[in-house]
Amino acid sequence: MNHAHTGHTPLPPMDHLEEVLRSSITTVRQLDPYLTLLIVTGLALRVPHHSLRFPIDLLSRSPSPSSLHRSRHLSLSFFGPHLPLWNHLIRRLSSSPSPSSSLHTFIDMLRLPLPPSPDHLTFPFLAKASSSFKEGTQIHSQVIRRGFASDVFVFNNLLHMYAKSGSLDLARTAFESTPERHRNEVSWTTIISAHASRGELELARSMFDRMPERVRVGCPAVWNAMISAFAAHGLVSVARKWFDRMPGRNAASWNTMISGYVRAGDMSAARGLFDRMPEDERDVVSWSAVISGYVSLNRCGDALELFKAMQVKPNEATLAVVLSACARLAALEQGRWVHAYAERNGLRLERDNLGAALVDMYAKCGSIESASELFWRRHDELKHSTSAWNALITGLAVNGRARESLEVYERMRRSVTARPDGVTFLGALTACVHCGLVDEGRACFESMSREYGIRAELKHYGCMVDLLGRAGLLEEAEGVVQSMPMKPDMVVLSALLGACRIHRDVSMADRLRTRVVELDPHEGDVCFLQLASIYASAGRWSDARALRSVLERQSSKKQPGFSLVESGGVLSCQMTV
DNA sequence: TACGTTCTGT
Repeated sequence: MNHAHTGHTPLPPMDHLEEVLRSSITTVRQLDPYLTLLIVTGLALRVPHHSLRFPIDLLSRSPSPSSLHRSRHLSLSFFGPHLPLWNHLIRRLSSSPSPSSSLHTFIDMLRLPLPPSPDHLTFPFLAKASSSFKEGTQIHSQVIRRGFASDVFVFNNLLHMYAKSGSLDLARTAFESTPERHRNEVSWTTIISAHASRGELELARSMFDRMPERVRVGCPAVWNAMISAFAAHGLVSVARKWFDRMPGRNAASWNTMISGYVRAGDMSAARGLFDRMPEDERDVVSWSAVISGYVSLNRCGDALELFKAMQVKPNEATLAVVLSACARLAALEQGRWVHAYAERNGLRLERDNLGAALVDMYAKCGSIESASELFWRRHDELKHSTSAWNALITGLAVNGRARESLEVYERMRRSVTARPDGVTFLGALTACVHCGLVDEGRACFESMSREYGIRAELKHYGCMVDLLGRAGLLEEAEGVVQSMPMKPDMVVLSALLGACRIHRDVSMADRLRTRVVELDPHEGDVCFLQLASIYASAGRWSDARALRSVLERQSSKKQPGFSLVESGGVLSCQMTV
């Protein structure tokens, strides 16, 4: 059969349809002609049911309303009473960008003229899709009405659903009113870890003690949950006792304990445990945990060294941490290597902020060109990532390309794929400060709360004060300080004092003095010096002297400190008092 | 015709 003259895509043999589709189609757009063909010819009614699973898989990965509409059309027209297909769609939607459409699909199914009966596979997916208390109780009542309350898989998913939506009391009521023969180790782990991770350690502990022997010795997950919770609440030594006592330690147990030490900032204990961990059990999580521990203590060299010695394949999360080490060390070559590795191994830029970490690394290493090039070249993957946008906006702002930074910021505002957050506005405000763009800065600051409902933080106020002060708008800058809901810090006050000095506004400096006094002594010193210099240049010598003597008295009580100073590639040691 | 839940890292 020759379709060329009609302009139709030739249809593959029916029994190979799914195979052909899966191997040749990767985007929703490519799917369109096949979908149209299936629908308008009614062929969808004649193909084997499982052939409809592929279009569903593809459509449910896309968040667009038209994709949802298409999958709804497919299901309502062609699924009929075939439960496996409905379950498949409900499952895919439950972990899609729009989980609520999973519940809508369930309702669609029940409203069919001859509706299939939901089964033990339907409800776990619905529970996973549910996000609110109200939806949750509705699903629960359906479960009871249809007789699945004693199915342990369904039950566990209901527990998880309640715990996730914050209704821990309901989860616990359901748990306690269910006989032990309808519960298993997953039920125990779910309920105990939900309480433990909320800090209800006593309650978690008492439930742990009530567990049947078979769960206590046979389920490391429940031990791991307790260990994790102890460590998260500052009880790392208690966590360690449990770790030492537990039977059947698995990789997750070691990883939990290692991250417990990392969280407590105890890298020598973390590294010690990592070294003691059986080598063949060390997985990507173990390695990443220690590497990220080094980075969090700013021991970036150690982080990179361990990364080089890594014995398992790194994933997106690992590389994101390693890239932040590269950024801090300005290690561009290493960063490029990581980038190449990620490309070579098909790692996903949209996962675990890997894309944002790459953009940030390039920007912090001064290679803003590469940052920008990467962001736009991989825009399809990165346009959903607020932190990737932020990395570019901030990177451009601090690399002297403020105009471009603001263009990207405007473009992000117009985009429907990502929503600006506090960091976005900080980046845009930084750009405004660099360029002295007062009107743009005001508009930016204003729209942050008005359009996006984001509360300004200290740093945003700091930018505004800096921007206005440099432009000589001292009154307005002082107004910002007065309107701040929090106490101004050294950065804010010294920005304004700097402006006072340049514009010789001694009376404003006088007014700010009471604020400077409220600062911590260490931070206050900087501002006192600025004040003294303002008084001196205004000829108020006695005021200047008085301030300096206050400073000297304070500093005589302090221990001398040392700092390393790099100059011309040579490190020297400087004493500071 | 299908098939799943809990604990560990960023």
